[in-house]
Amino acid sequence: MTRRTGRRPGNPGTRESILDAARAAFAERGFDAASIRAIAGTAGVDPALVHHYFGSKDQLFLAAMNFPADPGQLVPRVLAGDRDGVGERMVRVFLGVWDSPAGSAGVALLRSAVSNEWTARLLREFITTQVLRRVLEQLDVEPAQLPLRGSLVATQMIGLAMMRHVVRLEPVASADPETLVAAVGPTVQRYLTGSLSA
Amino acid sequence: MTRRTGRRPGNPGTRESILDAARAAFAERGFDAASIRAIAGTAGVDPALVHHYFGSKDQLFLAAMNFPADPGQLVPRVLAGDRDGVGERMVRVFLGVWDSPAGSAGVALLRSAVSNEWTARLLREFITTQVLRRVLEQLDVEPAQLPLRGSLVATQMIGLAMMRHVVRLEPVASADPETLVAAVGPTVQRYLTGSLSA
DNA sequence: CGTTGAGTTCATCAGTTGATGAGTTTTTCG
DNA sequence: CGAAAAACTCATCAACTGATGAACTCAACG
Repeated sequence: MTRRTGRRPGNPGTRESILDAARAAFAERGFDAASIRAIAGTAGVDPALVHHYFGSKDQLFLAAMNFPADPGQLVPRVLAGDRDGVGERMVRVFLGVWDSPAGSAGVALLRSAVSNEWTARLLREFITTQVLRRVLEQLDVEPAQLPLRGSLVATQMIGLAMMRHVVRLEPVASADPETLVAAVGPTVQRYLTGSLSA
Repeated sequence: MTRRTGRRPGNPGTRESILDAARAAFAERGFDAASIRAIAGTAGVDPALVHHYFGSKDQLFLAAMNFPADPGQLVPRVLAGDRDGVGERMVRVFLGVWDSPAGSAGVALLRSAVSNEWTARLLREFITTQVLRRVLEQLDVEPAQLPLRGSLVATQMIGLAMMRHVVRLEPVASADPETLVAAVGPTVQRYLTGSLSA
């Protein structure tokens, strides 16, 4: 039935090199400031080819974010162990992701979410549905406190990522991961399982 | 000596309305995405007039940021009281500033710092020289730990501001200030004066 | 009045952006 | 080979950006 002639859609890697360049550009400059021309440039490709593959800048961004780190694998590592260590393990896994290649996608998402409403929505939904919900539903905290505890954790984690990878405030920007685990772990632990009132 | 003729430089408020519009625009969209045309539009003014008053977009930004909240007055309010309450007082004062008119300048600075290197430098220097240094030098902590403690505080405070005013993650975005003071205060207290190792 | 100078507007420039559509090259298969 | 389809390029559009400089308006002063 279907026509089966012509050049095979299988790519010699051009598509991937565009995605790499896009991730780097979005991470460095944010969604709005990153230009398709610059992305095509560092990928060694005509700008129109980017549109040919991805249609629009929005779709390119989504494809570039589509996700180098799988929360489904990460969350169990946070939960594996005693309940009192979940805070430290969360910070440790979190820092590991941001220091990995997947981190550039995170920086891109973070940078973009700040001046672009639809990427902010993306970040919000990723945080709530992919990360916080999964962790918190395994910790049998009182359900009414769940959203507050979750978003408090988010304030500390996003603040940490902002200072370490975006604003780059020293010494947090270059600190040894385990130093930060020891310092920030207890904070996350208290937000998750501790008392929140004075 | 000086010529003293012509229309008086005293303004019918046009300059201020431009600054107000600029603060709002920078807060809502960040430095790059905010356009002089849009600012002039909401101020009810010709775009060229903005250049006439402020020269360039950079100078307009600096003028708009120039500063609705004075750290010199705020820091004493954080320090006034017992050493064990400094964390809660810091969060309380911090939230107060962000919920005031001065907060829009803060949001503008924060939004802009993310996709613009020179505004990031501005934010960094403001955090370190105007806020953290002043607070920490009054708390006689061990000098070697001072930078780390300071930047840890910054991660939590900036993360809080990000989630509450930029990403607007609920319920932190709409939470009662005192709820956040009770929840986050102990974190800041520990970063300032507590133990940082496991 | 008439000059002065600040307040204000208009027209316009040069640069960059995302996007489009027609056209060319290259690979694969019958 | 020769047709088909994908990979890729070129020229170009319309929109928007920050910025400039000449011009017009109007209040204050001598």
